[in-house]
Amino acid sequence: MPARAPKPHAKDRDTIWQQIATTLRAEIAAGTPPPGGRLPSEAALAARFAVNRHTVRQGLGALAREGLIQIAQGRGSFVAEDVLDYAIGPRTRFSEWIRRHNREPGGQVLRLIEIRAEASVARGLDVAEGSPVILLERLGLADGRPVSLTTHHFPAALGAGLLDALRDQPGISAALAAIGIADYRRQVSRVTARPPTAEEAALLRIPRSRPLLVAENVNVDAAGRVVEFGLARYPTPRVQLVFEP
Amino acid sequence: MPARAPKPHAKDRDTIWQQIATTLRAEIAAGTPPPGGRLPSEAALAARFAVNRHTVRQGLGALAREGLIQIAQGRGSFVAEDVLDYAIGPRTRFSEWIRRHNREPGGQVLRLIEIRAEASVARGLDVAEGSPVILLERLGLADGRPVSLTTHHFPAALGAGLLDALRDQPGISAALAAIGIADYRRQVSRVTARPPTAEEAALLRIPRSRPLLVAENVNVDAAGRVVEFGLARYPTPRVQLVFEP
DNA sequence: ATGCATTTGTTCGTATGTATG
DNA sequence: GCATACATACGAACAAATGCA
Repeated sequence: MPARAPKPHAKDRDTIWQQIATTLRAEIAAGTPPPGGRLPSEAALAARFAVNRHTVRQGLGALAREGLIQIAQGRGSFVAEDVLDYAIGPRTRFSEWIRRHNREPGGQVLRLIEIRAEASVARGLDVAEGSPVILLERLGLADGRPVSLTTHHFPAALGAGLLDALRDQPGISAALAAIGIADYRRQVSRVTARPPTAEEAALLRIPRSRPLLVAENVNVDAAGRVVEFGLARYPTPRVQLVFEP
Repeated sequence: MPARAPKPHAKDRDTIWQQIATTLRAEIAAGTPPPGGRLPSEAALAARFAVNRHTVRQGLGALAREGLIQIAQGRGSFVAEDVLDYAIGPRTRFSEWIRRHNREPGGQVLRLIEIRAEASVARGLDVAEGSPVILLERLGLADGRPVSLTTHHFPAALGAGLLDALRDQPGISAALAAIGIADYRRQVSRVTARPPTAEEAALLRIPRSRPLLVAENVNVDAAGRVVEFGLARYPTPRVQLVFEP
């Protein structure tokens, strides 16, 4: 005989595992644990709700099928990240992207200097190796959380005041407009993924186990001249790239 | 005075390090080591060619400047991956993609069954949860090397003979054509990246440290009806996604 | 490299309430 | 009332994956 008779479930009420799912759903919606955070172990939840571990698993399984959490053997259950969709279009601008998600755009300039083009940059910008280029490195924020780490290269030949414009203007579009480039568009993006360096992981606030999405972009002006060649790094799975051909 | 006088090299012949570079270049072209593979250590190469390690380093440096190999301190030298550019367009087809790179397309079906749609699939296919869907899992090969692992979902309601068509026809386009869907196009792709599972790493023959590019695709027919919802996984850095808006 | 602790995944068995015929 | 099938719930044990010292 078992130590305690199993509680029957009334037919007009939710089952125990449904109640557990409802409770956890509400708590996750309230932010505990936050997106990306870990739920207590199944054993801990079983103790908290005073039920068998199987019953907890039923509830967690429901949340996982809904996509609200992800369960990983040996690691635990994790609240799904709230994904920022980055639409790769010919005219995507950082601040517009963030605002479209009802987040507060922000950013900080990490580096802004003039250097000589090395081989890969020269090829991307279609200028001679060793030509003067302006390098801008920037950390993009949405609601204060890092969502992008971008390195931009501009040919210094674009205009004498570019370095100053980039320093004074809040965004790249504004800086280019200030030196007379009213419009530009994305010509091509090459996307791959790799583990972050220690520095990248620290700046983007992700564990080193999460890969980065890496996009190599070429932007051209109305005349087809290359005005920017850049490397954008996005933390996964916080950011997702979306292409609508 | 040195123990042994340095051998002069005849001016009309390659230097020793150039000969070494030439030898290694030929061997790499022949596939040993294969792309992504590790070359013997500098010490081992020095022993093999009966030269000083510095001489080997000269040769390896030349190959690295060519981009044929990558040298990583403390790890070794590795043959560069031959990157396959996957152009994400509205009508990209697997076999065309591979052939455009002058590779031999191939593939093997891992699974082909009818199941019930779970939440995420139902959302992607725009059908009710639990609806019958056909699942096709396929490993894509280029010259016998794995380049993609794709899971396709088709609404069973598309046509009664779809399962048989997918079994009998060599490709997806052909199977869809066989049940009367002459044309379809990619409506949207959502791209992210994550570490591979043990199974994915084994199938795609990559170490678990290399992330996968993961693309979620929705394909629609001429009338805008969703005919396929799929998840494509590509090994990095063997495959790169290219978008030309 | 190895073992250990933690956590999820799976499979036994047992018991009870609900629905069906 | 009874037999049956099914979902729910509990208990125990072991397997498999992961992270860490």
